[in-house]
Amino acid sequence: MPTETFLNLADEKRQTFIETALKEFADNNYDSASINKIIKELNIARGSVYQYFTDKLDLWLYLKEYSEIQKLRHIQSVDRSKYTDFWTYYEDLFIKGINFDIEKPLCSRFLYRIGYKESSKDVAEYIDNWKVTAKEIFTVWVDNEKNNGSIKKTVDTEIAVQFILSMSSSIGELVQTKYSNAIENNLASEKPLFTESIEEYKRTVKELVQLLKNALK
Amino acid sequence: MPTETFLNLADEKRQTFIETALKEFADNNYDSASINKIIKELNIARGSVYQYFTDKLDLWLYLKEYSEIQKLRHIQSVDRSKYTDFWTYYEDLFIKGINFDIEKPLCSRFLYRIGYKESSKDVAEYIDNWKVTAKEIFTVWVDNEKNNGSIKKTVDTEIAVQFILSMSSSIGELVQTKYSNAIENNLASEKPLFTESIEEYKRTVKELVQLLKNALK
Amino acid sequence: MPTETFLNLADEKRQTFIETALKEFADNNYDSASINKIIKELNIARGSVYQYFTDKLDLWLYLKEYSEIQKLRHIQSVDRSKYTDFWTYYEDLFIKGINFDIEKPLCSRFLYRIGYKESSKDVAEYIDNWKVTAKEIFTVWVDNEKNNGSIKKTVDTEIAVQFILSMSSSIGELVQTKYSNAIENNLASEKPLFTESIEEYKRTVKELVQLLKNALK
Amino acid sequence: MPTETFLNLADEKRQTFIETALKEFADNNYDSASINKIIKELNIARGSVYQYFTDKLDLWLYLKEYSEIQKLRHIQSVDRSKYTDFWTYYEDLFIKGINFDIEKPLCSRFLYRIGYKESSKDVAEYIDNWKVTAKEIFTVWVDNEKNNGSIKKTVDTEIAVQFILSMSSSIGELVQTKYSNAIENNLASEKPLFTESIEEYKRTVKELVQLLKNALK
DNA sequence: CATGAATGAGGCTTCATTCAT
DNA sequence: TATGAATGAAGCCTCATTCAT
Repeated sequence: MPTETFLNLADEKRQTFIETALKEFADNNYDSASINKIIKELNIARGSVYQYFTDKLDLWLYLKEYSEIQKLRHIQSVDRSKYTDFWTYYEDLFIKGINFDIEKPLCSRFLYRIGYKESSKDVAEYIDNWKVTAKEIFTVWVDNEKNNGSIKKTVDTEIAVQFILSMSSSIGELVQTKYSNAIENNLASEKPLFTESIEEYKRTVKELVQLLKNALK
Repeated sequence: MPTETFLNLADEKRQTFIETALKEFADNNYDSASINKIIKELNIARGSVYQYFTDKLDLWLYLKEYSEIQKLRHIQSVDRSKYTDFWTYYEDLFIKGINFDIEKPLCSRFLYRIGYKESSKDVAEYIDNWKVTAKEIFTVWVDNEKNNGSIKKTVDTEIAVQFILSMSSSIGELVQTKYSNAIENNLASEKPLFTESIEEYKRTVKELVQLLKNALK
Repeated sequence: MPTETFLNLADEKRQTFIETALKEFADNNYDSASINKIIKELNIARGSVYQYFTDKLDLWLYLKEYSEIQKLRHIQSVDRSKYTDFWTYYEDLFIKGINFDIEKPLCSRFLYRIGYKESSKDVAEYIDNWKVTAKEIFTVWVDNEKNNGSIKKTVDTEIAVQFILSMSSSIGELVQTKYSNAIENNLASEKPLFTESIEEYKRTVKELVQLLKNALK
Repeated sequence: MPTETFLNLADEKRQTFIETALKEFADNNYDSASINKIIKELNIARGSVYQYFTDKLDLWLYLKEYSEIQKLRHIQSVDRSKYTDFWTYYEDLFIKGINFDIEKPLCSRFLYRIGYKESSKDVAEYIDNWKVTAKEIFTVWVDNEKNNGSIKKTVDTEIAVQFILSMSSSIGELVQTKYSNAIENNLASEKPLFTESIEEYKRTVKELVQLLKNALK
């Protein structure tokens, strides 16, 4: 976790540091990400990084926690108890996710990498397998829905869960790839970053969830 | 692509080389994979690698092509023209995929990494194309099925394709993770590598495809 | 030498600083000793060190002088003029040395390092002089004793001096190693630090001096 | 231990490497010795060192073994069984030691550092406490001599051993410091390296041993 | 054709010291 | 006077690649 030195940094400087480091770690595997590149980009001294963090791993862990907090802020506004229907809840989670991706694209890409692409041994132990957790949550829920009748009883629970997990990953990836491209294109063409496409993505998500629903009904 | 020197190598030597290199690249990102380690493992001269291949990238590209060819050999036995029903064809593709994973686990893991985990800039331009290709193939096919009536016309083609792609990824990952574990466990416990679990995986695949079918029908 | 700032420090703070710095320099070579670690241990500002001392060397020199003064305070209670016999005087010096080692173990260990283990070029010019000084003192004294008859005249003075110096070093080392272990063991076992072993050491010193006497008589 | 690469090096190159590395490690503590300085002195590439040795420790261990072998070659010509008198044997060991110091001054200084000055934690476990071994050997021998009558029975064996050990250290140090200076002076003044002083040292050693004998008789 | 020594860029990290606040 | 952020040199080590033999 960062030193006091880092936390005491002027807000702007600290933020610039975070963004630059996030970009490096979002674009590269843990092993390939280079502290050298970060300091060159930031134009700061080599030693500064080590006044902020004890080492590369410490920096990575901080960025992970930072990103997860950012994501939580977006996600937690979706209050499960307000939904009578799981599917709508599930759908809204993704739509919030899209907002997160739009507003904090670096965090989003970094977390995406951690969740799907990271394979360095140095961080392996810190990649808490969200898939395992998600599986447990979904299993409970699928059983529920079977009783409700919104999922038919002949479907094997484990397989249904696997099915839903697939879709979840997939929707995440969809946003990451398609959407990042869109943002980059818009950036390049100096158009406003977020155009009508958000609506398009929301529609896509809804239809995919609808298919999921069909499949299991 | 490899030099003649490499192709003229004694079969066994060439094969050992391939396996060792594959293992290194299957276990590590392109950047992290180390030619150093390969030559130490093989106990060959440093220079040999550069007499077989022009550089690291060249070696990687060869391994990629080699693995793809191995995979094709397994897959192409599934002859589309023999199937009246696409879903059955699709299902059989995955079942063949499982066989491939069992018989050529290094190739399989290497290709899996390329498809899902690789992110080095050095190889960026050589990967990811399969999703584009697959998309094109599935688009043609979804339109077909819509005419056949096995996919309902109200579903947006692009979304249906996305849906199928998700499931395809997912099934691939399923085999990689669950199955690799099984293999490793069996290895460790000195049991025969492939046990009854194959049948279990086949069943899982079939059910997942069935769900896909339901969703789109 | 330290700045006024340092000397004006509250007694306790100054003392804590000295002890912590002493510990670092007693445990590590000059080069390996780290100001970093000292300030972390003390929880003080990096800059403070440089407001107390001009640089690392200055700090080291101060600690050296400080330790030497501490040692002198112990040693000078042994008043040469009160002894008619040099050997008894010599013996008592060591016995006082043991007291010093017990009461100021950090100073003692630091001085021991300086005398026997230090080899950094940065401090080379400040050490080793004690052997030269000691040699001069012993030379005068050996000549004296030759006249007294307590050292036989056929012994080469230089060699006799060398012989006495050896024994001096050796007794010092004896205390450092054997005694430090005892202290540490006692610390670990929560026994009182100084047990009957002091008497044992005194006895050892006396016997060694006796041998010295025999040798030269 | 060194790689084949190192062992296959041209004799002269390998020897130059050893000498340069020995000099660095003889002049500096393990921590302070710098591979950087070695490669600059040798004008070789940074990476070469790591083709010869796995790391700094590996290099140090090799130099240690190398030096010990060199020393053994000198020492083992002194065959204990040919001596009826231990003191003569003991004396000759030191005289051989002087020869070693003259012929392999770097090895000698390096071993001296290991034996007396080294305090890095990285190598602590490899500094086999020769003092412990020596103590055991001397204890056996002192008991013997007591029976022979060449050491009087009233002397405490442990103390006698301590006494002899001191002298052993001391003679070693004597050679190291006095002699090194002489060599360096001679080097500087382009005189022949080894002058009449050898005889002087031999005489010194003999007289010191004589004192030792007196002390214990 | 195989060998394996040489290369040097680049990686992470530690450190003593400076200096603006 | 105290603070603590900034600095950059130097340390060890790994790597892909080259090239003389």
